[in-house]
Amino acid sequence: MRLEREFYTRADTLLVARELLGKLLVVPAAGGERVSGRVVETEAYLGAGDKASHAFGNRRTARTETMYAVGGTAYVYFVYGMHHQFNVVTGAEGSPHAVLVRALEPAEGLELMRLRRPVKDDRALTSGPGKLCRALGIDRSFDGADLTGGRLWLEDDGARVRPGEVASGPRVGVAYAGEDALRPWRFWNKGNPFVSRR
DNA sequence: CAAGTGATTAGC
DNA sequence: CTAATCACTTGC
Repeated sequence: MRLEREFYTRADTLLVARELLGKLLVVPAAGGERVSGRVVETEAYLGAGDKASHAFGNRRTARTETMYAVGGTAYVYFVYGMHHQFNVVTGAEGSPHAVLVRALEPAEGLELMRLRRPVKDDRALTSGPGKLCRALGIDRSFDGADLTGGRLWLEDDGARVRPGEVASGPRVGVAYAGEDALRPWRFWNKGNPFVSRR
C-alpha cells in the first residue's frame, strides 16, 4: 500500500526517517515496469536549526525552495558534478525538514538496474545515495514530484523492521556542520549488506 | 587516497 | 561577475 500524505506530514522527522526503513521505493520505468528497492538507510535533516541542512537558518534559494513544500514531496538535487540525491520532504508546508534516502536493497527490476549501473556485484547497485538514483533513474526532473502521485512513490508491503534491527549514528559527509555533525540522525538496518559502506 | 564534474552559493 | 564548495563514487 502506498504511503499517504499523513505518513510524511508528521512533525517528528526522526520518527519518519526510522519508519522509512523497510518501505519500498518504486520508480516505474518508461515501459511501466516496476523498478524498486527496499529502504535500508536514511538520514534526517531537521530544517532551520540544523547546521547540516541546506535550509539552515531558513535559507531560501532556488534549490532549497522544494524543501519548504508539504511533506510527501520529492527533493532531488545534484552534487559533485555527477550524482543525484533523493530526499523525502517531511512535516508541514513551510517547514523545511527532509529525509535523505542513502541506500536500498534491490527488489524489482534488477536487470534494468544492472543496465543503468554495470557493476560486478549486485551489492554495489543501490548501496549509496548517488548509486540508487542512478539505478532507479531518478534525476532532477523528479524534484518537486508528489510522492502520493504517480511518477515515484514509497509503499508499505507489510514487511516489518523490528526496533532491535535498527542502528543509528552520525550522518555522513557533514563534517562542516559543527556540533550538528555528531547528532545520531542516520538510521540503518543492522547487518544489511546494502547499507553504504563507511 | 585523489580526481572528476558542474550546479549552486556567497561574496565582491 | 568569480571562485569555492559540495548530504559522492570510482579507480589508482
